[in-house]
Amino acid sequence: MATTADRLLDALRHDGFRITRARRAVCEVLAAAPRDHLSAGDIYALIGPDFDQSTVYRTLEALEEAGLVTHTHMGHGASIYHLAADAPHQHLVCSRCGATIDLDPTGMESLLAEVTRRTGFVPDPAHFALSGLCRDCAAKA
Amino acid sequence: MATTADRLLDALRHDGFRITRARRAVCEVLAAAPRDHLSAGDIYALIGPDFDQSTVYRTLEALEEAGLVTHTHMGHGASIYHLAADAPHQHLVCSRCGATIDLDPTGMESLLAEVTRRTGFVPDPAHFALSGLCRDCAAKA
DNA sequence: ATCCATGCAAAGCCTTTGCAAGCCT
DNA sequence: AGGCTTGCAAAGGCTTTGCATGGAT
Repeated sequence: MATTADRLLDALRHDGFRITRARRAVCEVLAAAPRDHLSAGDIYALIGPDFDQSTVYRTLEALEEAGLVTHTHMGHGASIYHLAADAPHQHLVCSRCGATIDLDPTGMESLLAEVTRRTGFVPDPAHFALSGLCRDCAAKA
Repeated sequence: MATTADRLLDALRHDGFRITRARRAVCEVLAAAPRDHLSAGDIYALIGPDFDQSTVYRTLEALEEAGLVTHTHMGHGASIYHLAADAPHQHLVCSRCGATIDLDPTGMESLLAEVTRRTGFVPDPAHFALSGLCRDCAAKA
C-alpha cells in the first residue's frame, strides 16, 4: 500500500495540523519519490518557487512530529528525508567518491542488541549514514 | 607511548609541511587532550586569540592529510577531531539529551565484514556517530 | 629567494528564527 | 474570529576561500 500525498495529509490533519498549499506540495513530492534521497533543498527545488525554503523545513518538521517522515544525517552535505513508511535502511556513503548505497539492515539486529547490552544505549542506525569506501574506491586504494 | 606535540610536528615536517607557531599551538592542544572530543571551535578557543579559525581548519586539514588526525561527524553540531594514534572508537550520541558515549568497537568486526561481503563497501565506523537514545532517555521513553 | 602558511574578511552551505500578513478551520 | 502558517528577510552555526602580507626553509 503506497503512501500517497492524501494519506500523508490526512495523517497530518488527524494530528491537528492544518492543510495548506505548501504542505500539499511537499507531501506530493515525497509521495512521488518513495525510497528516494531528498534533501530539503531538493524538495524546495521540486515544489517550485511559489514557496519558501523555510516553509519546506517547517513542513518537514511537522511531518516528522507526526511520525510520517524521518531524516538521516549524511555528514558532509544536507540531511535527507524519507517516508517513515518506507523500509528503514542503513545509508552508506563513500568518503572518496560520494556514492551512496542503501543497505538492508537485516542481520544488524544482533550487533545493535550487543551495543544496548553493553551500554544501555538504544541505537537508531538509520539516523546517521555510515562512512567508508565503496567497492570501486576500495579497490583503487 | 603518548603522542606529544613534538612527535606530531616531526611527522608533519617529515611530510613536507612547515612548522609554524599556529601548527605548534594546535598540536599542543591535541597532544594535551588525548581521547578527547575537540571540535575545531574548541581548539580555536584553546589556542587563544592570536590565531585565526581558518588557520585551525587548515592545520587540521594538514594533520589529516599526514594521517595524524581523524574527524568524526556528530550530525548536529561540529565535527570532532582525534589523534589517529588513539584507539578508534564508535561514538554514540543521544538524540534526545545530546549525551555522547564512546564505545569500544571490539566485536563489531563481524558485522562490518558482513557489510563488506554483501555490498563491497568497506565501512569506517569511526567517521560517523551512531544516533539513538542513551540509557536514561530510553528508560523515559 | 622561494613559496608555503597566515590573518583578515567575506562568502558558502544548510538550517533556523522574528515578524507581520494571510489562510485554514 | 482565532490562531496556526506562510513568506520574507535576516541571522545562525560550521566551514571554506580569496588575497595580500609575512614567515619557514
